Amino acid sequence: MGRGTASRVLNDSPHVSPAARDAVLAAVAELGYVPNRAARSLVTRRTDTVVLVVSEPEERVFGEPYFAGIVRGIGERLAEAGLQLVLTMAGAAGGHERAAAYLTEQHVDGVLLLSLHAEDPLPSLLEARGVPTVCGGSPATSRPAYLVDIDNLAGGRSAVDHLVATGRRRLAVLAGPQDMSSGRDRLVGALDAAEAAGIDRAEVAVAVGDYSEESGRRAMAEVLAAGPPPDGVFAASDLMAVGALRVLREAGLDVPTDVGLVGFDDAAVCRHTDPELTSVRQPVARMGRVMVEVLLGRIAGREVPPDTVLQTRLVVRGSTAR
Amino acid sequence: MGRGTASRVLNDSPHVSPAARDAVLAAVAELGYVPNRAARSLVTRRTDTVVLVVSEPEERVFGEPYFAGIVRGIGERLAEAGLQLVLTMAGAAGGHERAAAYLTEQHVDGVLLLSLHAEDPLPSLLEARGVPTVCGGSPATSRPAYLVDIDNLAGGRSAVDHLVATGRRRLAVLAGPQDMSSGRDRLVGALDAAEAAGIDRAEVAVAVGDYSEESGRRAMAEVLAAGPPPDGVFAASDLMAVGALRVLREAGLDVPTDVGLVGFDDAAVCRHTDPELTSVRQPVARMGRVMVEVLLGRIAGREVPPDTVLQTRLVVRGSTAR
DNA sequence: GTGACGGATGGGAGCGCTCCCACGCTGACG
DNA sequence: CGTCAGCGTGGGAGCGCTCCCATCCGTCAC
Repeated sequence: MGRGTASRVLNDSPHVSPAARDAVLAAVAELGYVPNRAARSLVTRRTDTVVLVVSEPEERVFGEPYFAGIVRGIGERLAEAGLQLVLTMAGAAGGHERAAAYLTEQHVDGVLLLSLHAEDPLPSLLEARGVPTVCGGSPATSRPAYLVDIDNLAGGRSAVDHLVATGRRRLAVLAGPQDMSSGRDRLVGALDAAEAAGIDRAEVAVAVGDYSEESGRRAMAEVLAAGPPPDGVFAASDLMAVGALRVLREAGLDVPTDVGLVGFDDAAVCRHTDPELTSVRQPVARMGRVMVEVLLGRIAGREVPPDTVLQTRLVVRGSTAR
Repeated sequence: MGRGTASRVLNDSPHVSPAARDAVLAAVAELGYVPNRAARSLVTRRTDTVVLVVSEPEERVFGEPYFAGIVRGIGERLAEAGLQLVLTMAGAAGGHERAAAYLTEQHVDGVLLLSLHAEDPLPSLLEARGVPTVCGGSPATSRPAYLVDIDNLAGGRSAVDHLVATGRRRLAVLAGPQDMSSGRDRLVGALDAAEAAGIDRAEVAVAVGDYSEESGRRAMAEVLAAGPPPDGVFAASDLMAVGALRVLREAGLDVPTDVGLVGFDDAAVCRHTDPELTSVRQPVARMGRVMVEVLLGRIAGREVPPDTVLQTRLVVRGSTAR
């Protein structure tokens, strides 16, 4: 029995007689044979491996529910396709160089990029190297070639629309990082909605954070220190909203009576706060799946849509009750 | 210039003249040459890649601060050694089979196993295949060949010692999963300490959870439903303590006045609760580093200690104040 | 009975790299 | 001046696999 036949069986290609197939499988079982992936990759030029690069430090990645959702979606879809996921956190110093080196050494079929900040060299570097790449979310200043994102503009709008609809007029926005389109768009959407409701953009108090709970606390404190307390607050992430909730309470303001509070993500934490948190749900798991879908298309050389935008949905809970 | 010389330069082996080295490096820079890792692996039989398998679903891994700490330690130490980390979550259905297949296909130099439950076939399978493996924590029933763990027995003891020292006598333990040694030992340690303080083991209320916040709520509710409320509660994880805190408050019991509460992990969340949470600190990042250290030793064929036990330290905060 | 056809099979070639051997050159020593 | 040691270098061999071509055998039509 030649190597050719064995190879055919293991890659279940046609034109193999049942007898030969059985013989090969029996031999494989008996010898505990496991094909050498390096050798296979060397000739097929594929690795059946996809890497996810998150440009944040480990603490952030593991602390924020947003990432868990995305990774789940990615992992599920990749498993269906029979591919392995390599997770890399390139937040720390030197992480980027190491990631770039790894990625270009031709042992991944494609790359998923998450949480891109401004001036990240990775997308263009990878494109230049010919590694198929799909981004989840984009930096504020540039637009990656293949992008899956949620409609942050509409999400921000829906949050403020709701605050206004429940009678709030003195608004504050605790914005996310302004070097990411998600941070910027949520803010812009919120301001658009305020304006549409007849509120001057300049009258909306804005403080910038980085999506973390700690930054939410800081931003909320900043807003309270700067002027009269708002009666409606939109935080760009649930974690920031949780931080804000604490600061508001410490300042003697009741949520939702004195202040309506809206978060973003619709993470599990929303149901654990008191009151429960109204939030803009983003379909994180689906976003992960779609990213993989687009990437698989690119790897296969198929024509794929360069941009995919997923919609958000407002989930109303106690923190904005009237 | 022959391939041999080029190879020598790229692997910076000695016996290369400076002139040849410069020439090679110049050529590399000019051509944008990147060595093919598959080809290298094929001949060296090394991949410079280590995989971390966490036997939990994604949600858990990303939700629990414990994992973030371990991964940080692992990532740091691995980066120092110039190795890549592949993160695999094998919690979902079929995850184990896929992981096992991947791991045995000879593209990882070693495996780190985390959160092993009883009857996990992975450790013995990998040993049989000759893949160097190091476990972080062990299942309740078996003992992996190479193990890095924290002293859960002493940790559980220190928690109850402290409760007793602050005058609590009616104790409850919200235990972790009993198919893991960490869950079992923390409970046993706690009961040992109770007994040492003259409290009958049988009088300590015990409810079992799985380290999650939700399970902490359930376990606390179970204890409250079963008899008179305790005045001292030891939860096997901080997340469980947070859940318990909520249930205690809803039951009209004040922490720390009516009930003293101790968690385990000393996660960031301890400082975010009200009152702040007394907790048993476990050196998670260091545990990650040590796991890598042992694994690197095994990969290099060095003699390494089969067992390493790291000590815990009680951090006292408001939740046990008197 | 013979020729043509098609599916199954065996094996050569080669993927890109490292390993190692052999060779050439230089410098020191007899 | 010849010889030998030793560093640098070039290139053959081979890692384990897939691809593809040539071959073989069984089948069917004429």
